[in-house]
Amino acid sequence: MGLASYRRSIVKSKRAAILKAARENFLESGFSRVAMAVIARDADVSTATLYKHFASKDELFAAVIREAHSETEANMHIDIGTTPAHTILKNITDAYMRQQLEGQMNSLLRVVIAEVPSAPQLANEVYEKGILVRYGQFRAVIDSLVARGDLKPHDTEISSHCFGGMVKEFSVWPALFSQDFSRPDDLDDKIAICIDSYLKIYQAEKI
Amino acid sequence: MGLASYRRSIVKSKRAAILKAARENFLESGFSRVAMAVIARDADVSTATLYKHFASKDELFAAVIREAHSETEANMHIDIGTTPAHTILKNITDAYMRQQLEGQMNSLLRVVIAEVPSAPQLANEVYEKGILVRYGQFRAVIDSLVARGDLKPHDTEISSHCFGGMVKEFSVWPALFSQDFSRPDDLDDKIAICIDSYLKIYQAEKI
Amino acid sequence: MGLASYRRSIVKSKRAAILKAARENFLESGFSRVAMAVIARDADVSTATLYKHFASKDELFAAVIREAHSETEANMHIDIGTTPAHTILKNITDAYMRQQLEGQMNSLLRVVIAEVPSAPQLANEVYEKGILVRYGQFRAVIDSLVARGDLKPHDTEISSHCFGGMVKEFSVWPALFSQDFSRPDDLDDKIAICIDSYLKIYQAEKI
Amino acid sequence: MGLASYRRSIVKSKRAAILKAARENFLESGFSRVAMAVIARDADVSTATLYKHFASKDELFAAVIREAHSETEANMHIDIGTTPAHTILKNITDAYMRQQLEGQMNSLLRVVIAEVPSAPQLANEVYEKGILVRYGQFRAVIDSLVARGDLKPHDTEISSHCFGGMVKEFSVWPALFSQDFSRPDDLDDKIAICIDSYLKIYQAEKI
DNA sequence: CATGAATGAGTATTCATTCAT
DNA sequence: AATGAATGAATACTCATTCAT
Repeated sequence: MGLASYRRSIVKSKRAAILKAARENFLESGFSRVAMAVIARDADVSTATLYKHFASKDELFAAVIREAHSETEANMHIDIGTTPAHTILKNITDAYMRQQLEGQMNSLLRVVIAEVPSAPQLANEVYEKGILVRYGQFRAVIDSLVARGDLKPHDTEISSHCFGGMVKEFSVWPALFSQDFSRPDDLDDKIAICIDSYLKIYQAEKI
Repeated sequence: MGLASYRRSIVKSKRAAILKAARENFLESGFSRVAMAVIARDADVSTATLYKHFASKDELFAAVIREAHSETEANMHIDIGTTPAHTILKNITDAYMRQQLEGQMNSLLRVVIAEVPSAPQLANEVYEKGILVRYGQFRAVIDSLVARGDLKPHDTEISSHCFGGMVKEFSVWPALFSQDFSRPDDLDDKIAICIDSYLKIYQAEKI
Repeated sequence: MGLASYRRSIVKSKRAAILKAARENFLESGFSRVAMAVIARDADVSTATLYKHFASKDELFAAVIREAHSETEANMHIDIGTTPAHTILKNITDAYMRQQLEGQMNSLLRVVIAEVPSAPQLANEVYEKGILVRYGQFRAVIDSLVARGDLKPHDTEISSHCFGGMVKEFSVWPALFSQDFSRPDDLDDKIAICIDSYLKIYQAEKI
Repeated sequence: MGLASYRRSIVKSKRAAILKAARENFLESGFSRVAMAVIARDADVSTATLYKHFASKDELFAAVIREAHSETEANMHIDIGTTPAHTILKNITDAYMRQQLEGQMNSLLRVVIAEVPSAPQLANEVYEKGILVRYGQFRAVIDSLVARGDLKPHDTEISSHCFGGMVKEFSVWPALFSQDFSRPDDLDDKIAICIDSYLKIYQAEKI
């Protein structure tokens, strides 16, 4: 039993090493330019072992993407409490920025987009279960603000996307076209303008 | 003389056939999954001829991208005249939509993004000379509207990007994750909301 | 342990088979006219395996040349004892002849010379570490003969080359221009004349 | 008629240009690494014209080699007069050196040797009609010296080769292994030693 | 269970030679 | 007679995947 669990932990750590090596390589070079042998070497396992864990390169890729997304799905259970709308929007946007820019989400998105022709269902999954789900969580927050009377009643499905579109324009879009994109100095200013704009449109009229 | 010009015309048509075949294949399958031999076959030339026209696969790719972009660069010299701001924004956005959705710009962007790790300068070129230039043209229109007094004076550099971000959220962003994305039925409604939002923020106060 | 050593032996034998096939083909047809696929087939391995062993055609070529040269480097540690000068020269020359004519050194030299424009450093290596080193060994023998009083003191650096030049004139030079060159019937007579000539020039005067 | 001869001269000059371009390229890079298209470009003709003049790359190569050799065949009609043997040997050797080192005979030999497997008859021709014929001319001179009583009667067939072997050892042999070989500073000293050695062996005894 | 050697099916690119004009 | 565009066959090299040990 001790032996069995020791073995299981070895297996798990190999799996983790493979995923890490694969992720790093995919992020660096994209899917097709990375050889399985390189991933195996970087993970310090044989190619045969690699194939024991992941039946194909495609599956390994999917696992990398799913793992990356699952890491970031959990952490958005916001209780709006009595925090002012402006602060809430700022906090949510800041959390998102951290994830996109410090985590390698932008690069990951690029890789997923690159593989749309060969792994359409995976890209779809990322979009639906990653991006849209996040929008759903954000929308829930907006709905709460409406309920609290901070914002006018309106189509929050659309307005959340409008807000997201503005924010991504400055933080994600340019990153798709350059591996070296890093947080611009004036990003906070731009974010502030996005938030102000949003509030200007949707803030409830003060009586 | 007749010979020379005859030859030139043949050469031109072959070049065009190659570009067309390459474009179709790249759009369909991405860069690395397309073999030069397939492009040659589709263009009805030998691989050797293909290489006479384009010295490498990379160069062919760059030519495809540049040609696609050059097709769309010319057509945005708008005289705002006395057209109302709302109509102008609608017209510009409609033109953009046609290009992105009917032309295959969205798919092309996907392919360019896919090649960021191996052709960073090309992606950069597309971003700077394609996307940013277009934003510049749009911004010029906005500036005119400000000058005309329709819009409040404001930082149009940022506001044009905010508008673009909102619009792309509904028309470009989802297309990056799916080859089959087609114009949603309610796209016009969403665009209308984007325009209204924009005007709500920046429209000059009526006296 | 058994596995590892088993594998090592397999690998060694494959490597040897590849080198043999490569050598035969290069000797037969020269470097550029031999396809890696042919070598692989002759060695009974796939091209991929071939490339596991030798990273490029150039490296394979270099390995073939180096192996051939290393085979012949060891065997020239002559103790002159009291053997007469004439016999010593005869023995050395005979050994050299065997190597050049029975081994395929002449053909190998041809191939190396052919690749001077594309592998200058390899040709240089063959010249400096193969040919010149051999001359050095020969010269050491000559020096001993001088020390022993059999030969006059003289510039043995040059005289050894003069002797070598004469001998090669009959045994190497014609072989460079014909793949079918084989030991001429009267070679021994010619060699004898070379030796006599050499001794006539440098033999110490009898008192 | 004037037109016809004009045309013929054009044709001739094109032929010459092709031969020149081919020669330069072959000398620089060897046979197989030179593309016919490059030769055509360097000669300022189309590939089709090139093929009008030379039916194949092999034939062009043969023509280059033959032309180079024919250039050097003519000029060795030496009247020994009363010139001393030593001077005669020096003059002949000097002429040979000029040809090998200043002309590009050494490089040409290398290229011919490289093509032995694919053009054996050409290499044979070079050896028999180039090298051996030259030895024959040299031998005739030696025979005259014997007849004049300067040298002992002996097998001049062999002795001429012995002399040639010594001389080539210092001037041709190293050049086969390096494209950059240039006349060594002490070449004249070495040649002098070769001549002295030769005379020491074969000079007639003074009475 | 883990290994790493082995492979077959590709891939981009080149080049001697031909042919329509 | 001259062109230069066109080609088919070849070539070095790669990689996802399998398998004997």
